[in-house]
Amino acid sequence: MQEFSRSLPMMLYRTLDAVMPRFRQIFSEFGLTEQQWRVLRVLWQHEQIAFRDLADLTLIPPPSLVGVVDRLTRSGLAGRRRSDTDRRHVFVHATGKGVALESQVRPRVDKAYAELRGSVDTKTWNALIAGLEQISSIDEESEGKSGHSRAINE
Amino acid sequence: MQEFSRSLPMMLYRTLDAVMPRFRQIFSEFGLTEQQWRVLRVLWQHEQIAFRDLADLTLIPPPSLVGVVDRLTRSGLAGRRRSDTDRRHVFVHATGKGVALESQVRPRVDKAYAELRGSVDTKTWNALIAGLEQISSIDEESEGKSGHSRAINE
DNA sequence: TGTTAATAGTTAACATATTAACTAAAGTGA
DNA sequence: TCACTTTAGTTAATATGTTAACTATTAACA
Repeated sequence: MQEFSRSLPMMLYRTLDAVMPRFRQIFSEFGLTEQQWRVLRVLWQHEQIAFRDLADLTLIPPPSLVGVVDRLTRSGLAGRRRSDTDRRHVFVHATGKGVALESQVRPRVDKAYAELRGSVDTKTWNALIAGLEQISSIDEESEGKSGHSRAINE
Repeated sequence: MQEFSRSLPMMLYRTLDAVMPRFRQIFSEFGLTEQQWRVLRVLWQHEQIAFRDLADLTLIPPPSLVGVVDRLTRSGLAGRRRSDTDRRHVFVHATGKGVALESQVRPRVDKAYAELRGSVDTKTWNALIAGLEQISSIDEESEGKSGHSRAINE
């Protein structure tokens, strides 16, 4: 049992369970879900971004992202635009309201993240990030699951 | 952007995205979902286990676990029993069919896990697990979110 | 140029996550 | 013993994850 409990997947899930609640608490104060935050977090740094690239950067699978963007649109925080050159492409962008939200939410989230970061010594933290980096890039090209290798800008 | 992409939560999600598909592939070959596997994985080591303890060990939130156990029951792999001493408690157990499944699935999963484990050097792996261990136990008692501290046996 | 293959986004079907509320059963104390 | 509180499991409402299929559009090519 110990073995299962300490397996990498279970440790990853357990860590997320320990870390995310504090952030979700903040998101909810602004009427945002975790995924909506992730989308906005990316939109704040791109005038507009292709749907697929947005999915890659947020790690939200396309089918789920459709709904997330729909709800952000209903909330007046984001919008869609069809590409003129290739009408298959859809570009997503933040509205004025969506952009304005950054100065309200970011400070809170950044602070919480800093506290989290501060609760662990630098050496352990760096080793952790390095380990995650290494494992997450193992089958970067072998599989084709979600290992997209497309351009990220425009 | 780099910053967000390399944040701890995003790295955790990215790692899970890289690691889990290979296991889900195996689960699906036996008609199991990831969560159903987790439940069975625990049931294989307990004659019976209290619902809440099962939720804790599988990291599946109780409301979700209700459905998972329901579906395992329909599949004839698990079952429920009401406690006689305290009728609020429900004990979950694996059926003969559920128990029999272990010898079919475990080898496949264990092999995949061994390959994953083997793809990273021991030092990096240990540092990774240690880091996850440390962070996941930060607010072990401060919060009361999902930080249950009940007995695990019976 | 008409046909076929590939892409981008979406829809569909089902399972799970998240949070709040709710029910039944014990436990507590006046 | 009765009202109040706590506990265990469940239900409800909404959002998301997962996989497959589907539509529109574009690219490739005989």
